[in-house]
Formats: sequence, C-alpha cells, structure tokens
Amino acid sequence: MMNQNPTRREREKVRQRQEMLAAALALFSEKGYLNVSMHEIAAKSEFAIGTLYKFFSSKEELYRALILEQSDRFLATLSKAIESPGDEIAKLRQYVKAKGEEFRDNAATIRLYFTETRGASFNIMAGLDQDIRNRRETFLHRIADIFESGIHTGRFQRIADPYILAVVFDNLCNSFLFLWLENPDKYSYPENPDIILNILFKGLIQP
Amino acid sequence: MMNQNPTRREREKVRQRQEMLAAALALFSEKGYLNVSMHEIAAKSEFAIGTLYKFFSSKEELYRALILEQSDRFLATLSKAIESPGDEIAKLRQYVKAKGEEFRDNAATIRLYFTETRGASFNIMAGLDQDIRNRRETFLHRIADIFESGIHTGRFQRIADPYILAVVFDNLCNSFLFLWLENPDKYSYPENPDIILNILFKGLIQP
Amino acid sequence: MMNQNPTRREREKVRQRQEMLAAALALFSEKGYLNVSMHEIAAKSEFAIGTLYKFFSSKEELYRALILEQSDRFLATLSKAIESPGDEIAKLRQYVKAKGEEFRDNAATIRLYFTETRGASFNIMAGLDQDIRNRRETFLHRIADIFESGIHTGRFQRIADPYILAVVFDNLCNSFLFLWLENPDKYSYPENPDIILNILFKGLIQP
Amino acid sequence: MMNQNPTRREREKVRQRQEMLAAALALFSEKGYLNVSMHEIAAKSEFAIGTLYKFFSSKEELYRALILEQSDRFLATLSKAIESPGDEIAKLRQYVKAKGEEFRDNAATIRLYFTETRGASFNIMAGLDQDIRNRRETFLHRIADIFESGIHTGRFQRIADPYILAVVFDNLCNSFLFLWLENPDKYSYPENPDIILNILFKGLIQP
DNA sequence: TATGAATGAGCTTTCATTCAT
DNA sequence: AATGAATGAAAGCTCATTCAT
Repeated sequence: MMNQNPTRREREKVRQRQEMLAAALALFSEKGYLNVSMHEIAAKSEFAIGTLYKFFSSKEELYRALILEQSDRFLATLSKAIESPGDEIAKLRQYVKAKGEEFRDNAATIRLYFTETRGASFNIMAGLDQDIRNRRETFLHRIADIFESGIHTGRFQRIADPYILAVVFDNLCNSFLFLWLENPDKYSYPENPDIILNILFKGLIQP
Repeated sequence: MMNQNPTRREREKVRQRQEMLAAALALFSEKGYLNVSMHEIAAKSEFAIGTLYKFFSSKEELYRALILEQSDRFLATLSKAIESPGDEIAKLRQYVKAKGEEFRDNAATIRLYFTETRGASFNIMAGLDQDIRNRRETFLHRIADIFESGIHTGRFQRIADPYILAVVFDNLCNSFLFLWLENPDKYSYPENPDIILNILFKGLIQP
Repeated sequence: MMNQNPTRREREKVRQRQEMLAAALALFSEKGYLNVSMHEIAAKSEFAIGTLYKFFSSKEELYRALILEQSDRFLATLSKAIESPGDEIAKLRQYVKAKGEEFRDNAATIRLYFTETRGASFNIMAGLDQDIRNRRETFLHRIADIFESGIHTGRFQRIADPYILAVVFDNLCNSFLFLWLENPDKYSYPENPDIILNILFKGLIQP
Repeated sequence: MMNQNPTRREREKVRQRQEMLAAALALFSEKGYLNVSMHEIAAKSEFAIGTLYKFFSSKEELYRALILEQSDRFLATLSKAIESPGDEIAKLRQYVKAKGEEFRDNAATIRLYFTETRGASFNIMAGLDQDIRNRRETFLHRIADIFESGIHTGRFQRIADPYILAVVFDNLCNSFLFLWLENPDKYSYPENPDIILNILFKGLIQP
C-alpha cells in the first residue's frame, strides 16, 4: 500500500513520457525535426508546453532521447533474432524476418532511424549521428561474426571479408524493405525471407 | 546585333543562376536545408538577396531546382555509363565505375541526393521526394533491362525478377560507396568494380 | 492547553515565514528581483512552492514584505542609536557607528534597501519605493531635529536648513559606507566615526 | 553629389539608432531593464522588431550601448565644466552648476546612470557596472586633483584625503539633486550652486 | 534592373501561479 | 494543511520575403 503509491506515480510518469515521445515520433517522421515545433508536440500529446519541458529540457534532448531509445529497441529486437538457436543460415533467416516485422510494425520509427544512419540529417545535431552509427557498427560486427562462423564451418564461401558481407547483407535487406515500404501492395517481403537469402546464396553467374 | 544581345544576356543569366546554385549546394550539404538562410546563400554567391529572389521565387523552389538539376546530372552520367559498348557485364562494370567516380568527385551533391531518396529529410518538401523517386525508378528500369537482356542471352541466371536485381545491384553499390565515404582510408572501392560484381555473381553457398 | 496550542502554531508560522524571507533575501541580494524565481526561494527555504504561496500571495508581495521588514529593522536600529544619551554630537556619533555596523553586518540587506531608495530598480514595483521613501523621510526628520536642537543650544551653526543638514549628513555617511563596501581593505570606515563628523564639522575653507 | 548619398544614409541610420535608444531610455527608466520587452521598444520607437535587432544584436547590447553612451555624454559634460577657467572654487561651482543642469534636463538618463553606479541593478549584466564604475572612478580622480591643487595653493584645508573629498563633494551634490528630483517644487537647487558649496566650505562647528 | 533595409510571423524556452491530491 | 505537477502567457530572437529606391 505504501510502496504502491510511488509506483503508481512512476508508472504515470512513464506513460506520460511515452505519450510525448509518441507524439514527437509521429510529427518528426511526418515533417522532419526542424519543421516541428515544441508547441505542436505539446498540443498533439495533449500536455501543456511547460509539462513537456519538465520531461525534456530542450527540443534537442527530446529528439535525442527519441532516436536513441528507438534505435536501442530496434537493435535489441534484431539482436534477439540472431541469437536464436540454429545454424548460421537459420540465424540470418531469423534476422531477415525480425527486421521485416520491425519495418512493418514501426514504419515511422524506422524512417527516423534511417534519417540518422544515412547521413541524411547531417549536422542537425552534433554527435547524435555518431552515437547511432557507432551502435550500428557494433551491431554489424555481430552479424559479421555469423558470416565468419559460417565460413569456418564451411557452410559459406569466403567471397568477401565477413564485415563487408554483413554490410552487404544488411543493405540487401534494406533494399527489399524500402521497396516494400514504398509499394506495400506489390512487394510482400516480410513474409518470405528466402527471397533475400537466395540472392546472396546463389550466384548470378553459373559457375 | 539585336538578337545577339539577348543571347549574351541569356548566357550571363545562366552563369549567375549556376553560381547561386553552387553556393546553395555547398551550404545545404554542409549544414542542411533548414540551417541555411537565404542571406547566407546570397552572401556566398555574392548577389543581393533581392537578386536571388529574382531567380528563385522562394527558398523551397531554390532547393527543388538544385536537387532536381543535380539528380538529373547524376542520372545522366550513369545513363551514359550503361550505354557504353560491350556485353551486360561490361555495362554493369562501367556503371559501378561511373557511380564510384561520382561519389568521389561530388560527395556533397551525393549526400544531398541521398537525403532525398532515402526518405531522410522526408517531407521537408511536399512532392520533391516523389519527383526524384520517379526519376530513380525510371532509371532502375533501364538497369533492369540489362539484367533482363543478360538472362535472355544466358549470361545470367534468373535468381530473381530483373527489377529486383536492379534494385539489389544498385544498393549493393551504395553499400560499398557509403562504406568508403565514411572510411575512405580503409575502403578503396571506386578503384575496383569487380569486388562488388563478384558478390553478386558468385553465390555465397557452393552449389 | 487549548490556547497554548494555537500559540505554538503561531510561533511555528512566524519561524517558517522568517526562513522564507531569509532565503529570499539571500537570493534577491545576490541575483536581483527578476532573476530569482519562486521555485528557487521555495527550494532554498526547503518548503514546497505551494506552502510559499500560503504565506505570500505573490512574488511581489513577498518582495514587498521583505523590503519593508528589513527597512523597518534598519531604521529601528538607527533610531535607537540617536536616542542614546548625550548631547547632539554624541547622538550623531552613535548614529554613524550604528549605521556602520549595519552595513558591516547586513551588507546584502543594505544593498537591497538602497536599490529601493536610490531609484535604482525604480518602479519594479508600483508604490513600494514611495512607502520606503516616506519612512526614510520620517526618519530624516528625526535627524533634522537633532540639528535643530544643536543649533538652538548653540552647538551648531545654521549653515543650512536642518532637514537639508540631515540629508547631507546621512548621504555623507553613505558615501563612506559605499567606499568601504566596494573596497573594504582600503577604507576602514565603520571603526572611526570621527573621520566623517570632521568633514561636516570643520569647514573646508579657513574662516 | 556622389558622396552626399552615402552621407544621407549614414545620417538616417544615426537618427534611427537614436530614436531606438530614446525609446529604450524612456522605457527602461520607467519600468526597469527586465520589465521592458524588445517588442515594447520596437513598438515605442515605431520600428519592426527585426529592424531593432539589425541595430542591436541583443537586448543586453542595446542596454549596454545606452548606458555607456549616456554615461560618456554625462561625464564629458561634467569634465568640460571642471576644465572651465578660474580657480579651484570656480571650477567646483561650474561643476555643481553643470551637474544640476544635467539632472534637470536628463532626469531619466540620470536615474538610469545611478542605477548602475549604485550597485542597484547588481548582477543584471556582468561587467557593465564595473565598466561604469571604473569610468566614474577615473572621473572622481579628476575632481580629487582640484582639491589637491586647492590644498597646495592654500585655498583649502586638508580636512581629508583629496579623493575622499571628491567622493564626499560629489555625493553632496547628488544629495541635493535627488532632493530636488523628488520634490522639484520645494527645492530649487540647480539655480544656486553656493548652497552646496557653503556646506562644504563652512564648518558646522565654529572653530 | 539590382539592391538591401525593413518587416513580422513564428520559434524555443522560462516561470508565476493554480489546484487536485 | 502541505505538496508539487501542471499550466500557458509572454519573453528574446531569427529569417523568409517584400518593395522603395
């Protein structure tokens, strides 16, 4: 009874914070960082502007928090996928599937995330892009490890450096996912990971 | 005499316009659309602000003109590459090479271009992204034709739909080019197109 | 029992009020009225902001109460000094001494007080300056009475109207005290009242 | 003709600047620095807010410029007075007269000036008060030189250190001037400098 | 025709004050 | 009775755009 009271407050705070971030996410992904005003975010999340500033001391901090939290969530989900049991191919298949689901379920977030990883918003905010690129690179090395291991076990050929394979593989996924994002009716990617894996696994030229 | 005068005027106008666009390009790619003011562009190009507005009726129009012209130039260069003589593989090799040279020589432009194609600054400007994506799609179909032709002549296997192969191939190039842009010392892409082609041509898994 | 409880409450209230005023005094004299927030005062005095508003219905009222109480205390101290036994010269000497001690012991308060009497923050708050000037004027008349009396008893010459003498005398003290406040190492005013009195007593020009 | 055009522009600029400063002076002296908004100053001087910012890059800079220019003008006027021909007494008389005229003609400016010299606005603006105090001190030393000289020539007695005499003398003037400022009907100071000089010259106590 | 001084809408942020708990 | 979360008016400042010269 006595320690549930603070907990309720806490939970309430977390909920409010999430509502603010959700409103910010919707607006930023729709209009871009500099075209969104703090007043808009306050209005959309139905808080007073002062309340918004109680949670985030500046617009920049709000954006940073949003990007970092989403990117962590995104990478955590993908990490879990490549830790799934099975051989290297199974892991890659799981990864493709998980990434597809992320794109399908969090398109706005994903757009924002790519804004930051693709030098796109360059220089909007000192350091943020580096932070996120570093996280991405760390993550890419984990995929590289899968290729490394696959090469060791003889499952894969060493057609390129494992890190490069990881980058290529990841961007291969992105190619399909953007195709699908832009034309969801025509491309049904997220349902069939093997379309992607095949391209990587089979050579275009008969050996 | 009477119709050479307007011609000289015309040429002068074109030159001025290009100086303005060049200044804008430098500033936009350095600082991003919203962090650049019309006054800065006027100052950098050494025209009065009023003169700038004589050429471009708004900041948005200036940006649109810049992006569209650069993207046209970029795609024209790549188009020329795939029209080079030779078989399908030679065309692809030329394409990889030309794209690499573009990245090397026009990094700023390229960044700006990808800002627009990668949904990065998405919706900074209504319609612009669609315009550019349409052009890109038209262009991708020309690459798809190469794969189609390669499949017909038996040089390539039909491991996927030709348009998808085109998208994958193009993004594969981008992967390498961004690797190189971010880390020019470590990755020496533009010099050796075959590294990229090999990945597409050889399968990761021994058949 | 029943009327001691409210009394204790009363005393508690007075103590709280004084803590609030003390915190406010420290902050106002350090940073100026408009650079101090009610939250700061609440935090420094360790009360909730709501509690602060229970005691003072607005920031303005809090400031007014502070200034008025401090000015009353200040003038009460000086009044006591000029009521000390002795002739007019002794009274003036006591006054100089008491004022010096006030400056030494309550520099922050004094600064704030002079902010109000010296038109300094003029009109930050309608009416407050008049209130305080009135009190000061009343007090100056009490000093004027000393000069009046001194002239009557033949101790002083009527070199000017007694009220004017009072004003001059008081400002003379202030001159020294500010010299000392700004440069405590060089000027040791509060210790020797006669330096000041001499200037008033001896003419600059040999008669 | 060709070099009058820029001159007219220049003159126009100076006039605008002065109108802005005049509006700011009126508002600052009426309401205090922090109670005046840049919009108010713009409105009162009948310029757009952007135009105001073209002349003064921040509110602080505007205030600083105002105070510094006024204080320079004020001290320059007083300097000229003490450079007038005549013996030390004549110089002091000129000083008293000049200061009285300044108070009469520029009461608002004077109030603002004293805000800064009397620690009143303390800490509103880092450095500004020091700047002005330094100028005042430099100036006081020039008055001290007059007393020094008067003592040397035997006109004055050494009843105190010349710098202290200067401070006392200056504050003596201020006493009268503030009396007059607050009660112009009763006190007719600026017309008769000798009332002030007499107090300093004649001792209160018959020698 | 080219200029750049002038404009003012709109941005981020602060803080006195209220009121449900 | 005491609390402090929530409010929103209002501040300083920027910059796309206009228009008299």
